[in-house]
Amino acid sequence: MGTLGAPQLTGPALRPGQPRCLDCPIRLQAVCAQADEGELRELERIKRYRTYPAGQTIASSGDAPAFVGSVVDGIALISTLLPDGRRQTVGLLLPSDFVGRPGRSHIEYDIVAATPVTLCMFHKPEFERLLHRNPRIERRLLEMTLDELDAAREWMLLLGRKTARERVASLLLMVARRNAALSGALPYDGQTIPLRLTRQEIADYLGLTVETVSRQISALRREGVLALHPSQRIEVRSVSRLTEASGDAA
Amino acid sequence: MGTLGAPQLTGPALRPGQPRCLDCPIRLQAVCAQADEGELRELERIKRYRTYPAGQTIASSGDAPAFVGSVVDGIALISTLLPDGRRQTVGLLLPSDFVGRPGRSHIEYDIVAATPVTLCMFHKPEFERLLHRNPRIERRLLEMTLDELDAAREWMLLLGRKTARERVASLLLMVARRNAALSGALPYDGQTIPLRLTRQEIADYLGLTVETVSRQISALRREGVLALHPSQRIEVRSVSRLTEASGDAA
DNA sequence: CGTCGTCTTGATCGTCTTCAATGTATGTGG
DNA sequence: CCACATACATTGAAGACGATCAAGACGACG
Repeated sequence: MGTLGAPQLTGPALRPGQPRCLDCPIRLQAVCAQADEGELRELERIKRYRTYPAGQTIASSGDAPAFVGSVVDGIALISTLLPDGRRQTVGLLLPSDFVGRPGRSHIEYDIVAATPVTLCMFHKPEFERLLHRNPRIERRLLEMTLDELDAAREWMLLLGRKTARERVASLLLMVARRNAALSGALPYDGQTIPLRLTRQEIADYLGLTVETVSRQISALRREGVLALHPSQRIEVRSVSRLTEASGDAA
Repeated sequence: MGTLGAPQLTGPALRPGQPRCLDCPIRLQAVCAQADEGELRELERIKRYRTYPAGQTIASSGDAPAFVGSVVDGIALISTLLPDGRRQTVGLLLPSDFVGRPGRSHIEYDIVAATPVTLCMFHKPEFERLLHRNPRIERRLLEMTLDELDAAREWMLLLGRKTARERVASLLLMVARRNAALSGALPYDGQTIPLRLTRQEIADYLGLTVETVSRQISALRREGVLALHPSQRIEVRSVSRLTEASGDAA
């Protein structure tokens, strides 16, 4: 089910509607960031766009996906399960993040669209051949993997040592930071972040229960650190107090 | 302090005592695993051995190490701190693991020898040049980084969702597995693992306190799953019961 | 307007932490 | 060789934090 790149792609190659790489919103952050004109042409030739509605499984643990790709828009969750059903989300996939493992046939995690997701996908064997011919892209992939490793380790600190309050504050801060960074800014008081995740999804990422997440968000709201607006939008009223609550401050 | 590859190396190049790559115990697992004869000669030329006594800092957060390398013998811990002193270990470095980040100047973690550690080190700029010339080694490094990422995510599941008992059992199983794998075997009943870590070091890796670790190990001993022998050696009396206790079983 | 899913809030319970004391191993100087 | 110091490990008792169980509120949508 939901195999990355099963038969039903969004259409034939290079539909007129398919954006060109030079116009791509994630052009400067994604795996193709350092590609030169020739490499970009190669990528352009083998890429396909595909969209997934919120809730849809993009790939399941045990699958052997035929495609790899980049998140162009939306949020996907990488998660894993214990046999008795306890779930832990081990990574967020935000725009520009890479999906898939060149050199590996099977995946060990579930990847699920949390919001509508658009992927820019490459047929895996073709992409791997391209990697061999273009060390610059391979190096970019190593760099991105090292970033992911750092993110995973930061989250190990959160999961192993932070309190519930600190976890919630840390997540909001991380999303605020990444959102602000899209326009080259730092998080600021009054910034409003569209956190398009359910309480359950937040809980699974923070190693908590929905009830605890809800209580901690309520507490931060009562204290005036946050304000809650319709449709899951959260306003950060005080970045400094949120930072303090995250445990990362001095 | 403790900068990887500070002036005091163990001696001049290619001392007679320095093992040859072909005799190296980690030859088939390390970053040089797929190196051919020529690449091996290059590595041989730029490598230096260095040993660290137990407890010594190999590199500190914020350092810009001049060397990268492989663990030949011993155990080192990668850890990070919260400002108030809570510590979380985010990775174990066992023989064949790679230390350092090609392409990154600074490191974000503390790396400390938990036992006497021997590193096979390469001057970083030289190693990076070598990577550029030898895509096979670079690909091996990507592969090892992906393995590390998987290990980190497995640990996120442990830290986010497992009970104290499951965490302790999982750690012992992981070490037993890795130890057995050195001789190409699977863990077996009666296998004895020299877990040369203090209770504090175990606790920091599992996101627990020393007391809880001690209690859980005692419980597993009382139940006959483990037997404790002098000098921190732990005998696994029942792999299946330890697996069951780890939460990973069906 | 009613239904369903999600979110919030409350009350109770259990696990792990904290604080404290005791036990054990190793090494040192008298 | 033994008394003692030091570091690490174990065990116990009390307390705190988050989980669990349960009920109600809110919002989207037919």
